[in-house]
Amino acid sequence: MSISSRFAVGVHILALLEVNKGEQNSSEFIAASVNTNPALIRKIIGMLKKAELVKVRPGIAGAQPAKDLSEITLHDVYKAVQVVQEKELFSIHENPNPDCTVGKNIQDTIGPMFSAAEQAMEKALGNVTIADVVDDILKKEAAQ
Amino acid sequence: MSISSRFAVGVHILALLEVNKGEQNSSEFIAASVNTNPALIRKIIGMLKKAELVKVRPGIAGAQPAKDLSEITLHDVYKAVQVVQEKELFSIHENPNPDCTVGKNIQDTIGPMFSAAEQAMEKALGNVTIADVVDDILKKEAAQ
DNA sequence: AACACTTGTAACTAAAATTATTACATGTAA
DNA sequence: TTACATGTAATAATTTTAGTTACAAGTGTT
Repeated sequence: MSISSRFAVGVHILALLEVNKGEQNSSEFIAASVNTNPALIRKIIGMLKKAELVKVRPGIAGAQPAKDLSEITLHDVYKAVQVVQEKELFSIHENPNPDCTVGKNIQDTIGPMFSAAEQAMEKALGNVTIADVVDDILKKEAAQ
Repeated sequence: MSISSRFAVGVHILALLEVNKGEQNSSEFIAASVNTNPALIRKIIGMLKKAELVKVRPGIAGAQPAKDLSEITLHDVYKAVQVVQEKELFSIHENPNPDCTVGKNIQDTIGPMFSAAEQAMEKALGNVTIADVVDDILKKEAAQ
């Protein structure tokens, strides 16, 4: 199965804050760009806020990035929106037979192997920043 | 969310074929080791068969690896059991607003970035073989 | 102070996917 | 033919995601 689009939406939100930085980026405005519900946007922004990636205040319309976008990586967003719990990208079947050599040891054996693959993926996400995303969006826009 | 345990079960099955190679590895026997249903095991073995990783024949009990286990990587199993469609590890929200600069371009921008991370993960899986898994299981077993 | 507007959250619904289970047709061999 | 195994479809149960509604709480203007 796929990783929740909450991650993609989180990236969308941060990119939008930059591209549309002159305006008031209310949850309703952002929801219109993402094409979803304002409540969902507020929920995701709340997660980004907890991870100290954006600044928002109750009652005041709009959100702002909490730091320079070249210092926020896709990995930061990925962690912030908690689409996957730590070391749980791959699920491993529970309760294999403890009376079987394979059943007894399989979890401890493949756990670290799966984690290594997960970390490789996360490392790749760490190589891209929101600034890169914004640059690419603007480049594509200019080419039209 | 997590990637289906079908992947972990696929690895379990292949490891079991080696560790228990003297015996008849019927779907019922394997199911007892994995602790699940024989029908599920047959379904997964069917996928491994289609990927030419195991040999099975209708009516005849037991399955065998189709090649040397040092030549079957976790990546092969991952692809065989189709837990994730090609380039779809990360889902991207559909129908963003085409009248918005970000909405119009976000999919094309983050798609390749997400794919790169996905490929990094798959590459890591390609570095480990079922033979490595079996070695580790036997090492852990001997240490007890 | 009243009003309009916004964020923060909880609760609920709907839709989708995974896993488990049942059933049975098909194939093999004694 | 009998016993047993695989192949596969259909269904149910569980879990998760995404979408929606509702409303309390915060802010600023008039």
